[in-house]
Amino acid sequence: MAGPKKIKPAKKKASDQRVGRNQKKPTREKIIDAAVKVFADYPYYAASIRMIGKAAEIDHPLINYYFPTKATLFEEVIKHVTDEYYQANITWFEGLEEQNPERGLSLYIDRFFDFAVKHPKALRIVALNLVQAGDREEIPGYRRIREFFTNTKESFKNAIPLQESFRDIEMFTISFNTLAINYLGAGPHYAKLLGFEPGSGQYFSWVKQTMMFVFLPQLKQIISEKQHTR
Amino acid sequence: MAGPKKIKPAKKKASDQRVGRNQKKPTREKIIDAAVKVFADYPYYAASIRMIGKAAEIDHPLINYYFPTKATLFEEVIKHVTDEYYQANITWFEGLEEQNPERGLSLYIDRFFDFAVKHPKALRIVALNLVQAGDREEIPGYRRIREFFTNTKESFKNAIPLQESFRDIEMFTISFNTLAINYLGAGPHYAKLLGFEPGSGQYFSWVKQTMMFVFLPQLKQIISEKQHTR
DNA sequence: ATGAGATTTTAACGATCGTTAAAAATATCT
DNA sequence: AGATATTTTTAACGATCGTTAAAATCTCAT
Repeated sequence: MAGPKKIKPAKKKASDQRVGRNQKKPTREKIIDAAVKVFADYPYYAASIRMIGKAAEIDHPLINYYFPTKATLFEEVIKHVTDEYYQANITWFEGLEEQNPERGLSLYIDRFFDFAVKHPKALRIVALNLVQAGDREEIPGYRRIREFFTNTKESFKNAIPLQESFRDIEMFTISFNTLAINYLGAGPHYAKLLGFEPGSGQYFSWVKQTMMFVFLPQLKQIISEKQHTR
Repeated sequence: MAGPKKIKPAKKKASDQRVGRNQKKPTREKIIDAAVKVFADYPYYAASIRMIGKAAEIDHPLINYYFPTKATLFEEVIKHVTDEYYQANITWFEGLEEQNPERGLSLYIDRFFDFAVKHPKALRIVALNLVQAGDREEIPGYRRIREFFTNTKESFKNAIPLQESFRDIEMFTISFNTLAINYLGAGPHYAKLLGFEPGSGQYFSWVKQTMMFVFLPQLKQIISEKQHTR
């Protein structure tokens, strides 16, 4: 057959579902995890099915059994990491409106960083493919990356709902996310540039200070506009 | 021989130096120009010597006659486009201190944009390889990209000389250049995201407005610090 | 024009790429 | 246990990759 059986995939005995041991992970998950690793190291064209096979400790043609093409696997990877992001992102806004702008922004950034430390691959994959995502060429994963930006914009707009300064919010959130993707997705580059150890607390501290420095005045401005027009 | 004669490369009759016709360009230049094009479309690993050969309308092994390896050609390309940038960049600061912050920043951005429109490849090549430039792997071009960031930082520090708020200037200039590289180097991505035509005046106008929106308050802050501490 | 040296073309190398097909191994059900 | 369906392995395809070597062509001083 051309692919894995889809009719009863969860029929495995529940007792066998112990994913505690890394080895007992279903093949599909092993492939996704390995693909996340490889696509976090190389942009789409430079990453290879064979690298992913090696990382997953399986023979590489098995990948084509679960994912018909490299492009669909890539799309699945983008879906996987961006879904993780969305799920986390909506929680970062919780309880922010009770704070003043400075405390609120600080809290949001801390939550963002917490996610970035736990999922360092996500933003790096986006950063690695961001430029090419604007290309004519239609790899489905690229469309997903564009959607990712749209969604983060929408998510912000919904969390901080105000119609009047829509343009300001758009400028703010796109710039905020772009800088975050760069500083957190290309950490080693910027850390080296600044003379810090790539994953160090010093570096993260610089990034936070910088994000506060750049965006706090704008946030205050947006919020004051809100209060002015109400 | 292993490479082009280097002893008398300029011995060609001056009368033959008419580069007006695109065809009469020296092979080395044709290769560099084609390589700039290809490396502006694909990141280092995805770009190929054969693509560059096709773009230069020569047989691809001729490239190895002028450049021993793909890595050295890439380095030469980075050198080429960053040198163009440096040369332009130093002129953008001219006469800025006579303006108020808003006019000064606006002028600087206009000059930056003017360069970006005339040399759209430069920032795109940097943007395409920025993330991987932080990698352990030592492709000489990656080091050049890191140096590019260092140099833009230094250039700014020299043009606006003030010791006290060194950290603020570092945060400002790195963030400014990062956003500029994204918005101008990955233009099509952001234009699509915003619903604009990729190379349109509308898009550039959005970018300028955004850069002003984000960075004017910081610039004012830095300048006021300067006046406060003197 | 002839020979020397610089440049370009042609052919080919070993390696890796994504994908396919068939064989082998494993799991599932009667 | 034996038949059936699912998963994994093995082998190979055509294509492209960077690079090298040798042949062919071109340039130019003598």
